[in-house]
Amino acid sequence: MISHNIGRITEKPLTSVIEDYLEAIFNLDQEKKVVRVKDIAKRMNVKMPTVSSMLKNLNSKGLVNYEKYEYVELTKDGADVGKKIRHKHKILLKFLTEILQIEFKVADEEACKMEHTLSSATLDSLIDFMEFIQTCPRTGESWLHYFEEYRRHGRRPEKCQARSKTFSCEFKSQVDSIENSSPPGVVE
Amino acid sequence: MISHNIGRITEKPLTSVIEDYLEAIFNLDQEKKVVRVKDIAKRMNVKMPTVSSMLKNLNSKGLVNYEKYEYVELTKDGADVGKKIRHKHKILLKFLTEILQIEFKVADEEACKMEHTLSSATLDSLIDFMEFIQTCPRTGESWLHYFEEYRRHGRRPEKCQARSKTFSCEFKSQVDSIENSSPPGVVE
DNA sequence: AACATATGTTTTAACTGTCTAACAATTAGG
DNA sequence: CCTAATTGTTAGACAGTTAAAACATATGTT
Repeated sequence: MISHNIGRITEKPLTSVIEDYLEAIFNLDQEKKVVRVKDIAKRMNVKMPTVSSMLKNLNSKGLVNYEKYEYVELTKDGADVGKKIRHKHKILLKFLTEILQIEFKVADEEACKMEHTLSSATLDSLIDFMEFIQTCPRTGESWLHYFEEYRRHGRRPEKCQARSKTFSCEFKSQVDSIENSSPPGVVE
Repeated sequence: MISHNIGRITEKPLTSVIEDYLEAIFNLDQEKKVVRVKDIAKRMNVKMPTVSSMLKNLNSKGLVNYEKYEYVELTKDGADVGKKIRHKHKILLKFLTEILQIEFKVADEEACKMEHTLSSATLDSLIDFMEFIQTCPRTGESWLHYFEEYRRHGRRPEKCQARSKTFSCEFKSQVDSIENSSPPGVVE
């Protein structure tokens, strides 16, 4: 059945592979003067013919402007997608490294996979959550530090409770300083 | 007789689709007396021929014992994978619903996608993190309750800070009850 | 300009996961 | 026990993503 409405209505969701390419191109675009097939292949761990055929695909979807042997340029649509995915990637990476305290390299790989499965609604929740941890006087930096200890010394909630006094002092001084103004940091 | 160990060395990572089938079969196995092609098709939102060919695939990988027209049974290996994925699913679901406070149905769908990209190491971190929130005297139930408010009233850290006094009170009483069972100490 | 090297494309083919259509086995009811 | 409905399989097709091999273009060097 051939549709007459070529625009919005026909719109199918992009595959995660396509999203990956757009993110890669978006990043390369900011790193280099021009983006070439070779660069994309390297970044995506893929051979050049694969990039060639993907660019044809992206062209047909109006996500890049690409002519044989020329440089690769994202369209507005393509750049929007690339930027959105990169944003998700960064938030996830931050959560994995700063909150869950996972080693950067592992976290980066994981974020790369999760960025496609994370809905925008969940992303918003996650951002709120991280902001809340940072800004809530009950948690913040030192709380995360204790989580780090908790992780290191392996699953011992008793130890955490034994430190209540320390929490108390730190907490009071934190509240004091907050009550004398100082706006919170915001994620991304 | 085909050896398990031949697989070990050649061992390629399973696709996420295969993981999904194993999880589905594992769950069905606990819900019903016997698992049939039709059940799997329904659970996976897929047609029966797709299940047939997948079962052939799973058979060849030693993940199910299946003979035409018979019931489907997981091997030890298959059940292990199914169980592992279901576990990841449950943890993620818990995180999404209880921590990020996402609506069940959405969270369940999201968990379904993320369960394949979550490494075991990250899963462990996530479990630790959730445990820490529950057991640390600084956070726990009430802290999550405040996060809920924070979310509801939309991105307003100022509001959170305005409640510092409340936190302080709650926190103190929590500390007091803990202090009554532990010797006093001096802290920096 | 002529050649060599780097870069890019086309063609062909593989693999995974899905479907529809047609056929086959199993089971349930009269 | 025979037929009808249900369940399952096979065959063939297709969309996506990838790569190897062969070919084409661009770039740089002498």
